[in-house]
Amino acid sequence: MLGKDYEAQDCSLARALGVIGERWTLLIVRDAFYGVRRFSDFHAHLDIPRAVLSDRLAGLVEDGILQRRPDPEHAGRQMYELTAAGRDLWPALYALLVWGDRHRYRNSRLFEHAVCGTALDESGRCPVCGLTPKPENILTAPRRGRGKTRDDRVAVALRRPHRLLEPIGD
Amino acid sequence: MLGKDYEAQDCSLARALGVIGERWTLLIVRDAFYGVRRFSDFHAHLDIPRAVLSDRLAGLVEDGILQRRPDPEHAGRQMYELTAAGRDLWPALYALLVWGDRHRYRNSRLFEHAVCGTALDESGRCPVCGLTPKPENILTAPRRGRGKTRDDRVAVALRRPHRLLEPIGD
DNA sequence: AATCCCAGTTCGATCACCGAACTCGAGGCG
DNA sequence: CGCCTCGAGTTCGGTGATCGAACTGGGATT
Repeated sequence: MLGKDYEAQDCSLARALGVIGERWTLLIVRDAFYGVRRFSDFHAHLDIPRAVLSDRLAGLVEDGILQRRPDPEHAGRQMYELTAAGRDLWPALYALLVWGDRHRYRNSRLFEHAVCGTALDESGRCPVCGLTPKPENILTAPRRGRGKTRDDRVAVALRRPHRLLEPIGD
Repeated sequence: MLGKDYEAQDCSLARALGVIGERWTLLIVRDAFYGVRRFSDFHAHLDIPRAVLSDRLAGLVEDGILQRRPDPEHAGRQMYELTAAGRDLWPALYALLVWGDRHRYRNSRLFEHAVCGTALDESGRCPVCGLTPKPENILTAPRRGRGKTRDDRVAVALRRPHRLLEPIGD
């Protein structure tokens, strides 16, 4: 990133914000957890200007949150996938999502432990198993009675239950 | 806020980012947890332009994260304090701080359960008691061997252990 | 060869952020 | 009282970020 790095702050929160603190960045990371991997899918699902998306993806790659590599099945296409450091953002992302759900706007999706089907609690733990599942063991499904606010490829794919990090269609 | 509200996203994370997603905002909230209450202290500790600080404080008040009220002991002075909704941001803030500590920059402060003196784990729980203390029961102290990177009033006050939310001196 | 799709880049206009200077009211001091 | 300082902002001109729309270029499809 550039200039966004709160240099004068001797604080790991400030450094984290230097990475994910810019507009759109955390929503891109959210979509990556939902399985979005392609430029056009991020663009369609987020309504973000192309130039900004391009800039953010490059920044996230440079900062080691996403990894960019060519799609082996479609020449010329690129894929962006979360690195281990990127996947470690899940607790922070989930905590913000929970805060928003409680104080702003009921979220349209639920998150449950894929192993037992129990909804996660506010700290991201499965109240039945007592475990805090990793993203790949979390299933997300739309809350019932909240239909079709969007119609892009990603929104449609997410109408049925979906494991985090599992690539979206095609 | 204005324009920053990701309207097209049917997602509580996007709504949360509409509140705390602008530059500086989460650092202001962090300082509020540290006990900062006055305009001049935020300004001195954050190196933020006055106009931006003024704008952010007004936004946080409007969004119900901070409460603004006159200081009864000093006529003309204002105080900004976290509301209940603002205090609920602690888990999200701590999760980001932990991520930054692990992946970017070792944090200069430690956080422990005030009751038993045990350092909190990565999810904000006390590993001895098994509890997740609220901010008012968390003690923060500088990590040893990390001295005086700043000399403003707030940085000096935080050189000794300090309970979250407890107002900073006078 | 013409068309389509994907993954970007380029462009001019608008908006946000910046530091520095200014304002205004409440005390303090001689 | 007149002058000074401090806290809490507002105003201002310049710079950088973000915006939507248009353009580019490579690969597959027809």
